[in-house]
Amino acid sequence: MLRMSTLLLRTLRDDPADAEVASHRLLVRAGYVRRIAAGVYSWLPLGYITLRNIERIIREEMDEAGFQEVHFPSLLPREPYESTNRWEEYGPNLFRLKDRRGNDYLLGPTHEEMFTLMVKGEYSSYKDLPLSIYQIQTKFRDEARPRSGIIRGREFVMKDSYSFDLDDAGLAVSYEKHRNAYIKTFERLHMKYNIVSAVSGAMGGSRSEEFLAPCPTGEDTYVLCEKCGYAANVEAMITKVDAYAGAEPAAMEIFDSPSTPTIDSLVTLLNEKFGEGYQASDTLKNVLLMADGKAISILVPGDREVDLKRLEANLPGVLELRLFEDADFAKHPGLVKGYVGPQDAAKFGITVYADPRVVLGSHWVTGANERDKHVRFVTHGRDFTIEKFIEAAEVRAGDLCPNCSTPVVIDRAIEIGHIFQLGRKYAEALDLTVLDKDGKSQVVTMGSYGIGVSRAVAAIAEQTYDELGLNWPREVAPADVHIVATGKDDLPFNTAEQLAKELEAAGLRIMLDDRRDASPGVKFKDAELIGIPFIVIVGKALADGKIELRVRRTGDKSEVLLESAVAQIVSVVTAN
RNA sequence: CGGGGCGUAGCGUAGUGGCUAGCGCGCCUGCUUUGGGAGCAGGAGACCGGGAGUUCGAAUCUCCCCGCCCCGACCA
Repeated sequence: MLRMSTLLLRTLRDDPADAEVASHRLLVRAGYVRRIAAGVYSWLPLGYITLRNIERIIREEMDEAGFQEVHFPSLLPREPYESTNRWEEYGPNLFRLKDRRGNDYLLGPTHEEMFTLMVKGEYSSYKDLPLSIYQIQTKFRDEARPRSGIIRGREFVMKDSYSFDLDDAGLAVSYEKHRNAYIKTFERLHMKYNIVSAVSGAMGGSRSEEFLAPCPTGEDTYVLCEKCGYAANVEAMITKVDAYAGAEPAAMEIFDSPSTPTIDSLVTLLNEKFGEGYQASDTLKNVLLMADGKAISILVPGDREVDLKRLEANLPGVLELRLFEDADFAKHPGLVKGYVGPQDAAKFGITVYADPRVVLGSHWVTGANERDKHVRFVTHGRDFTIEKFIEAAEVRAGDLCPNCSTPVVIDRAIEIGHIFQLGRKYAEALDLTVLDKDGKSQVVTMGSYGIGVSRAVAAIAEQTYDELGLNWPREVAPADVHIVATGKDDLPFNTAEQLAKELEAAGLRIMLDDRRDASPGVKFKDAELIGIPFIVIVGKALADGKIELRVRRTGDKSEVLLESAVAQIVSVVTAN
């Protein structure tokens, strides 16, 4: 039983000055966490109970799915991370340190290497697979900008699992099992979430999905179709296009277009010159970039920008991507800044990619590769060709859902889980192989699955808080029932004490406000701020032999006869 | 890492060159009070983020450093 009279807790009446987002503000005010450094937090009793409740739910669901829990140190030697090249690759986000002998160590930002090595150390036969193992562990990442309290910390608790399979079909099964376990877990946590397609990117692998908890303070933006439920990371959004249905375009026609380096100025000129209701989307923008030292051009309709993150996610294997600079133009004398067109790209040695909207057979107004000249009726397939289509144009609210053509919305969310098919990258780097049926050595294929545990505390707070304070789902809350005793004599306190014992015996977790020196107002405010889902008040109504039961979430209040209180409370609470 | 803001007691804050750094919450003592953050009286708690400088005199001005928050870049 938790007792307010002795609990290490001091609620704050004012919002802390350094907390902006609601979850951070309330978790500090309600005495759950305290900031120690940027992105580093201590957990007070209430907070730690809540965190452990979430851990327990996750653990139960992982065990239920047949995954085995293991545990690795946070303090790790350099070598394993050397063989996968991540000692370097992880860059400044890695906390590095030295022991007294000067040997390099790191604080684990993620544990792919250790999991892989653990399996390598024990297993060597296909008969041992499939295997899924997980841990709940503190991770360390020296983020450039920790933010939003415990939503993005530099030290945080994460559940990470890895699956090990002989082949892709097995990986698909393990992936699906994790996906289902995650669905069950987040349902139990009472979270609202969307499963969103993501781009697996440089990590390789074929499938990747994120569990995103919609929330205005979230730092991820994603695309959602409210009609069919299609959800995708902005990077993974698929552009819906129709085949070109117009007439065969006229031959290319070059025209003078002095001082029209921008799309706007070009559209104005087009309408003056040809009067045909030209729009920015009729022009073709040629965005020039350097990809690992190679010049590439991305063709997008003139009303769209190139989204560099999206481009990068869809250009696997490219390490350095940047926009053309003046020096790059100098190296490609055929290219005239502001007047570039794809017609001569092959001649200039430029690889051309195009947004899917630049469909085969469509015609465009674009640069003539001559100063002050543009050209119209430039037709894809006839006048230029591309290397391939690429999803690189910015995504906007109102773009069409690839499944059902409904305009999509763009929403914000907190990433609470991520599952993806890792493939063989780590198994290859660390030489994790097993012998198959035929006695041949096979590289194992892996999946990687994460849940942000400490982040979930904040995400749940964000999705449930109200103007009175925190407002937890029952399983997550630090207790089921918060009993408040008010009054000046012993009767309500003794009654509350007795009630607390009986409810506890009935299996409920109880917080008892047994403070004699606090006024009723203070106790009510504290109870609401702390956010335990049921509040029982033992006070004034005792005169009629009753207690009051309140439901924090709905604000419902009802009076219950003391004799039947235990049964009533248990039934209301467990029905929830 | 770029841009912006802030650093005064546990928390929230006032104080822009001049008395002993002020107030509210919280904390301690006593009395009163007990259904919506009670009242009165008394009290403890601050090297004003750190260092250097300017000045007769610095929380206040200057320089350097550190820390924190927000926007952006970044984020297996």
